[in-house]
Amino acid sequence: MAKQGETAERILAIAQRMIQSEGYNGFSFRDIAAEIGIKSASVHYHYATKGDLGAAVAARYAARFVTWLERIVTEGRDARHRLILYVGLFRAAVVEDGRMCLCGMLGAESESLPLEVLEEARQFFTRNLAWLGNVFESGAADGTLIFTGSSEDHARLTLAALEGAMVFARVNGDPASFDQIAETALARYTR
Amino acid sequence: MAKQGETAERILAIAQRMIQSEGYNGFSFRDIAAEIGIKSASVHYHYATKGDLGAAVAARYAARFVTWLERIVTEGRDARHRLILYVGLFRAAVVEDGRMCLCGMLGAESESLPLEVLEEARQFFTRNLAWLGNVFESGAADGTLIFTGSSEDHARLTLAALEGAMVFARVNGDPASFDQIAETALARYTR
DNA sequence: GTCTATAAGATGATAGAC
DNA sequence: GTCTATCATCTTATAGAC
Repeated sequence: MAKQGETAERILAIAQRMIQSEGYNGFSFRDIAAEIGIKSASVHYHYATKGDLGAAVAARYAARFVTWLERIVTEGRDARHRLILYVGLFRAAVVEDGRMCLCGMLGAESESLPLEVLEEARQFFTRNLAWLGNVFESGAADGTLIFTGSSEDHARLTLAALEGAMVFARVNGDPASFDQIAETALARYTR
Repeated sequence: MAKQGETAERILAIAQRMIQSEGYNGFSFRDIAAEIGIKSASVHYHYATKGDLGAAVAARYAARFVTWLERIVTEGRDARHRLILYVGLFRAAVVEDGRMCLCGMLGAESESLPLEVLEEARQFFTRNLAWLGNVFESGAADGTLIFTGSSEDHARLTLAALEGAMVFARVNGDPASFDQIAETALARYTR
């Protein structure tokens, strides 16, 4: 969590975008270098191996996500409102930028990932499910989210639907289908 | 749809498994050749380019899926039963073999795919959503599936949840989470 | 149908100069 | 921090012999 240099930061941002667009196996150090206007050897100076870079990207993504989650806890009026804001995090990636969730992409590619990258993706899901589980639990308590069964189960179902919805939106080049799925998923919890 | 030679068939099967495991960008003609015990030039004899091979794999997968869907229509006692059998198709891939849905993987990788491959993945989703939409429609009619909103919306939501559930199961190496998500999703449709 | 041989380029990574 | 140079290897793909 130390402060990052200017170039190291740009590398992370570009690598993240490329993984979200083409997948972990779909980008190279040369691609990144070309976009910045440096050579691939310079990228290796900042991140020794591709596994190191991938793990750093995933860790940064997960950490930022945690920050956003904390903000939602502050801003969300009630559990239902928090859930809506949560959906907005995913919506931003796919609808505004046409990208997958970074960890959804990495999750699909699990088997071809270096272990250190996979481990970061795992933590993303673990943390998100814990947070979402709390939202459903407080939703059951404050009456803004109606469901039967455990809050953990509905946290899983909701996150799975969001990840799947991003795949849909991309394969059809139709961001609106993400919104449609998200709305149908949320509608089930009111009334 | 002409009859395939022995080797051509093996190539398709191996390529499919590799795409489901490592992704389209995670396998090479050499990988396939090595597993069969031939040279990569021989793979090129059967499928001139990687795009050709990828499109053939996706087309075969989608065609087989259609066959399975037809069988479900025959075997399914009612709409709810058909939906349960449908979930079983996805379950088989992830729980028994630890693989992604082929088209879920391709959908995530959309942006780095040759157009002919993407097009086949698209058709898979289109056909599945049409079929699932019919299931929900008849479920509303025969009373075995209870929901508010359109059958198309619930078809989308269900398929999205299944695709997402496969990502979960793989990232955690925990097939049981697929079952948990699928059950939670189905439970919502029986009152 | 499969092979050898080969091309032409990409890839992850390193050594050492500036 | 960035460069040049280089490496060994992999990748998709083709030509032509068997």
